[in-house]
Amino acid sequence: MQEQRAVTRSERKEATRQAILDAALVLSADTGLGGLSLRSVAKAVGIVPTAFYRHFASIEELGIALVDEAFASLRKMLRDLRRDMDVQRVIDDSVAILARNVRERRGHFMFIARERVGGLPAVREAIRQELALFERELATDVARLPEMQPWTTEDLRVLANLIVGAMVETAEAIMTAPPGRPDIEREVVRTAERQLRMVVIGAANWQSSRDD
Amino acid sequence: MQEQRAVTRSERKEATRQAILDAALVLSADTGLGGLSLRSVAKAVGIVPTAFYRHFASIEELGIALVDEAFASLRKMLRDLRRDMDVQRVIDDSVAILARNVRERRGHFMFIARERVGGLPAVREAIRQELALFERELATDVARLPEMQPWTTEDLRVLANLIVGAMVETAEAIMTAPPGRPDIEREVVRTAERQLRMVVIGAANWQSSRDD
DNA sequence: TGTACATCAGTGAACGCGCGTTCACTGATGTAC
DNA sequence: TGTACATCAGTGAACGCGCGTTCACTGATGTAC
Repeated sequence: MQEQRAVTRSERKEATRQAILDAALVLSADTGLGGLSLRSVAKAVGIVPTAFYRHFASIEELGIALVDEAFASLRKMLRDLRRDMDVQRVIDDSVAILARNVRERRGHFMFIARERVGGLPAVREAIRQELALFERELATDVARLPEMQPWTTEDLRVLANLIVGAMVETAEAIMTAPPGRPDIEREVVRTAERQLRMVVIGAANWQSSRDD
Repeated sequence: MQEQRAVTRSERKEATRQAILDAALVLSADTGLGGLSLRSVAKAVGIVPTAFYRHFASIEELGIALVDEAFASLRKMLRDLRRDMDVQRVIDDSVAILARNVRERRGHFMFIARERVGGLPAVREAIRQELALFERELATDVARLPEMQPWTTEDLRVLANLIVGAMVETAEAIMTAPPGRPDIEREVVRTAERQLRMVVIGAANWQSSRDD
């Protein structure tokens, strides 16, 4: 019954690294990344505190790795959005996809929402850069729509910023709702849909060549 | 030259309490309220750590006092907004007043923005309640405008939520800009003005009696 | 106004605790021959 | 395939430090008479 377990050393190391990332995501929900101790992470993972240094030089470095991981989730979401792009149902679909992703990747979304404003400076900066990139990608997507042709690049940026802002707010509202209350989440989703409709109606009636 | 200093004990106590609040606002900018130590606050104020307990039972209680103080600032801002309400210039004026208040009360705005998402649960809850109240007040103000008469209460709430969200985003963007860079702040202000205009145009073309 | 006592904001010593970080180490896995 | 050595993920003891909290206290301010 002796089984040949072909688990290499580097595979084990990678597994431990991932366990550290997972534990940090869960534990930082209570305290924020800044309040997270290296020792508590090590304890949750089941390694001795000093072994942490084999994977990250500091909690801050771990935080930046978490930013990368979380934005991989967000990019996946953006791909879903692009694939399902249907001019008629774009709003309802977008909000539904957002809600689904927030539910599935709750930890990642909470991490970004929290550290975006309150995090360690280096982590905060990493998130800002990723969000700015995300916003530009959205602006590029929106720019492809035929009715957006007369818009200036600047106005597209402003619109994308407004939409991303509303989406961040919505994600935060969904996260704030207790997990076991689909009725509250549905209400948040309905609010977000109406808000996006207002914004889209505003955009449709917007003349890019204004006085300012 | 012996001067009669009519400083009562309770006045001295109040002065110390205020010094604690001021120091906490400054110190928490680095670490968040959760990362703030009672001892560092006491040190900054110039009292011994145990004297802290004469004023607050815990850092959390201090945080809730800071929420109260910060929202007193926000309410003052809302009064300014109401006084200057001019249908023509309402957008530019609103954004200008917001920008001025963020500059003058930077500490309070940063505190709220940070603790709203990442703070201690009790502090977070206090902020959510205040923001919800703030939103209802805005909805009431907007409801007074003649062109808003056909709107449902629900749609007014959704609109107020959208506007407050955009304002929170704008305040955060102004705070993020380095204090010595008025050009960046001006750019943020211009973006906010355009976004509010898009939202207002959307609202103007919105029919409250929709299918949903 | 003067005295005797009460109040209480702030003091200072002491405690046990979890923290990040150092260091020399162990022993399983990997590699060169 | 077998052996000898290198690598390196994880160990465990030790350190000095800042933390929140307790406790008995001090002495200026306040109050009752």
